[in-house]
Amino acid sequence: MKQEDFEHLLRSADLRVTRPRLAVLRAVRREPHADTSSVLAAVRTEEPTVSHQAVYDVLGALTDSGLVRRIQPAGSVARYELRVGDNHHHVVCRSCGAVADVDCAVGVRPCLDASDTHGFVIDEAEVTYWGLCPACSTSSAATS
Amino acid sequence: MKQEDFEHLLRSADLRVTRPRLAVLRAVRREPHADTSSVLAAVRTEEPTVSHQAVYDVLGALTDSGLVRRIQPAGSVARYELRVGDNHHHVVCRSCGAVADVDCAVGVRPCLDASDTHGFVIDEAEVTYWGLCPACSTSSAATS
DNA sequence: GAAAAAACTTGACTCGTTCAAGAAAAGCGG
DNA sequence: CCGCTTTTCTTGAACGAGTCAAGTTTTTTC
Repeated sequence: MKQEDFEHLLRSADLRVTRPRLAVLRAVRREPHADTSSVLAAVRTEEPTVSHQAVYDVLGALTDSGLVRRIQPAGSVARYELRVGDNHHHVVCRSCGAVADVDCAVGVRPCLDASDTHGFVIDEAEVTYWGLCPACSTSSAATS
Repeated sequence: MKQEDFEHLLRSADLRVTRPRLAVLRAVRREPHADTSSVLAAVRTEEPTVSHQAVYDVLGALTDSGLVRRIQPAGSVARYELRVGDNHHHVVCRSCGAVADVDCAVGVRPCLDASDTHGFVIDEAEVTYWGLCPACSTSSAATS
């Protein structure tokens, strides 16, 4: 995906094309599941004058228009990823907080049929797997 | 469940029985999915002198020992519930943040078989349904 | 190119949560 | 039942992700 594609992506979402927004999109592509401060740091490597507030605004705008996806596992700050619209899920390490993508084996829309929704109108089922990442599972096994 | 049961519950988890802990357990039973400040307020109706830090400590200890379950949907503060060990899930209102319990129709351990876990050792699959609660879905339909 | 609208910078601020030190209470052995 | 040890609680300060607000700059449109 080239520079131009991000421009089109922004325009198709009725968002103005600005240097901070392009830099944020590149940063999120470069570092999937990065948190806000990581995005800010990554953005500043190419656009040193971008404010932290701009990054918050941009990530909010991109999330609202569906260009990026915000995930926020319990105990973690907000993280962002470019991969949207494919209904994938995440596995989170209880020890170090690392996040990886997971495609659910059950199907495209896992568990979307809840048994009793108490009258809620459901539009998404989000699955978060909890466990230990390869590094943490081996190190904790060694200490026990 | 009586007062005595909470005492046994605490002792069986190797936790000392204290007035704040019993009050927190009663508060969480009274108000499922209450956040920390609601728990604090509920606790203080019966134990006015309990500090906010004590509530944080108690909720942390109870969560660590598995007596209560902490849930933290994206964009929400931490919430707590007594119902543990039955693998139920939650539906969260995007508009007002209301939470309700949901039993997944797929089975007891939904989606626990992820296709590719990248070497993670998974011990739990947490499902969060997103949508609109009855009140918010009717009011937003009226405004459109 | 000028005007209007949207986006960005700067800097202060909120609020849930955590940290730290000392006081109080629970549980254990005598 | 009483003192000792450990855990828990109180008090009060601090931290940090995220938000708010005012004014300036940039993008877009005509």
